[in-house]
Amino acid sequence: MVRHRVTQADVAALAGVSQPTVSFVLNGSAPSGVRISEETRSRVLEAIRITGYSANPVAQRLAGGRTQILGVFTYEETFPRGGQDFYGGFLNGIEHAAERLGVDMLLFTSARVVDGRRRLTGDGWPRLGVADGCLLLGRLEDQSELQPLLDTHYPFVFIGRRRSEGGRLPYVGADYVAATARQVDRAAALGHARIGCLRARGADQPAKDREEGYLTGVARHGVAVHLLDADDPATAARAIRDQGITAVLIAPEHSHDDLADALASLGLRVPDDVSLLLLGQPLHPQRGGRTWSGFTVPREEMGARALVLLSRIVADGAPRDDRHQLIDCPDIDGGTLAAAPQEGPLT
Amino acid sequence: MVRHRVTQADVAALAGVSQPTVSFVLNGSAPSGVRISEETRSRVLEAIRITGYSANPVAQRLAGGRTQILGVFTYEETFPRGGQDFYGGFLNGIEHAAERLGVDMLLFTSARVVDGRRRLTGDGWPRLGVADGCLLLGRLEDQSELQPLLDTHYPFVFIGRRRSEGGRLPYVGADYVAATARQVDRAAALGHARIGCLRARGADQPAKDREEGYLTGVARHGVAVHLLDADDPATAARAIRDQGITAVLIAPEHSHDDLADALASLGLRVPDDVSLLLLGQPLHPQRGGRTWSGFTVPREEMGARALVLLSRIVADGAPRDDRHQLIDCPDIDGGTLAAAPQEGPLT
DNA sequence: AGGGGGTAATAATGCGCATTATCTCGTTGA
DNA sequence: TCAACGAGATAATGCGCATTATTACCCCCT
Repeated sequence: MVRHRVTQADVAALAGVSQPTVSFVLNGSAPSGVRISEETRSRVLEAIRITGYSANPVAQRLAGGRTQILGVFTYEETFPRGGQDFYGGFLNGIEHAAERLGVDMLLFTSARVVDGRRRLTGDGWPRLGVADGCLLLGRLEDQSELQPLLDTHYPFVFIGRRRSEGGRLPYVGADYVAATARQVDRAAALGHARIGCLRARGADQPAKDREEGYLTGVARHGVAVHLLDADDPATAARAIRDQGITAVLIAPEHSHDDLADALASLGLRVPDDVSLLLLGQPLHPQRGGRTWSGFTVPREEMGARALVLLSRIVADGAPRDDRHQLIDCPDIDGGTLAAAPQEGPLT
Repeated sequence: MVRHRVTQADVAALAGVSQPTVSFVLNGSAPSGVRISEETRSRVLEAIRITGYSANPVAQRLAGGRTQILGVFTYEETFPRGGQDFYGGFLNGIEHAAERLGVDMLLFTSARVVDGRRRLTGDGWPRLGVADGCLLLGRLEDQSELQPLLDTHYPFVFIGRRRSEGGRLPYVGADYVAATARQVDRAAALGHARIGCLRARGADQPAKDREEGYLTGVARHGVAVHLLDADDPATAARAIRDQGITAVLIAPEHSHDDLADALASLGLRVPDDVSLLLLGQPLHPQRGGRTWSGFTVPREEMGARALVLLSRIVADGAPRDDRHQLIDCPDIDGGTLAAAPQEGPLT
């Protein structure tokens, strides 16, 4: 027996009114000034209760309404393969926020993968329409992909700071600039005078922000700039030794374990000779039980805040001020930061 | 400028045909024997190419078609909170399968939570309609919740064996029976004669399956049954000592680390005096670097297989034989299984 | 020439809901 | 007493697509 779903028409019939009346009752009347008497309203509500009616989101959406579905689009693969779990934290936060908001989450896993990354354009993008709005995660390379979204005023929010498009792109990002500068503070406070930064090769926003934060920090303390560009740990370790650096900020793209090993093979101990500070949770799996100093990226909170922002944008457009949110990255007190070696400050 | 989305009507206009013709071309004609000439077909395809048309899944669904969206419903919370990541493995597998199948994943995070678990019934269930079908994960307590799905022939697949409803429920499960029996084999092969099983309190299917597997195993080797029901590790450890058990199968609900500690405090070493075999990956976080012997639950594969099965059920109903899939659980060669102590077999 | 039969396409309709335009009626003012 | 008015509800319509019913047309045969 295939039961027919309960529709507004069914409810209307039971209440002895028309289908639009039911719709009006549910939506608190339309902008065109339709009014429903209290008596009719309660009859309809009673009929809804009896029938157990609830709206069909598909039909709602087709008729221009909301589905209560928010989408998540990741430019890279969503779930961890080979141990690297880049999105996990974000998704946790998003999921919890979705629960609280009472919305469903749509993961756009169908988007065609071209050159190793997903595309919004092509036949991928019309599928976004199922959701009321969408979160965008990952490194977007091609700004033009956003054009359809901007043209149609499709609501979206980036996770991760986005400075392009004249500040029109809503985002929830981590404040890498402040957090990185703060790591310089920490090192300086412990007497370090030669503070290096092993930066990432990339030119994406987080990389730029970290570099900016580092430069801000060293300027604040009047210490020299030691930007390290080494591709392999051994080279980096040599540079650290040769330049007499005692504290190193490490971009998460690098393997800090390998660097520690390379330093060890040069006879440099961590943290006795060299302090290491991680600029965000490592992408590479942790080796050994050592806790690393530095800061952590508040991924869950970012995800949650982004979804909340998105839902507000969907609902009422959210004020411009709220459309750009930077979240602080908490420091981690680990075992790789120590006071500067005596030779350093004294020499 | 709010651009109008490209619809079939637009394509039709460009190709000089009617909207249904476009629909027919896209779907390879309807069952009612409508035919499209090769020439018209190519004109339409060309128009589709030019306009960049792609179907609106919402409209497709409303018109009784498919959305290419598959849902995931979890009875418990989906994402890890407090370190316990129960669904992670499944979701990874599901996600990879979704990518391969070219479908999107809808996570039903909106379902009202009652008594700590989500409900399909109530206003949650109509939302399923957005998806073509749905995976069900977790411990379902109330069979009656399934009734609407069964009534409407809504396609769904359980992850985890389900034996109720007269075998009508499609599932992809792990073969706990065989895997558990095999652990008994492993212990017996190493000379263990007193093989215990620290079972879970619950009466859910996995718990039953593990017990059945254990009983099968001990029967096969003609050794005695030692079912342990202890609630706390200390009690369990005492029972193991008192009964002279040399190998213990441990249900994943128990904390194996705590049990090892309790055994140690009784002077029993693992694996020298007592071998421990885990019946599935532990829910509790691993402590220390020790690798545990036992078997692992192939969560990723289960998730992937379940999604593939679901998509086949959606597409063509899938043969009955395929609707019940049991996947083997690979053994783990860890450090907690060793030959039986000399006293055991010799006494 | 007229009908049978097959092919190729269009017209019409519905999915469930939101929304605008329209209608009905009881009430009020002149 | 009659028109104007407004509250309260309905009719009508469209969203984009799938699908059935129907039409238009051409070829062949008697």
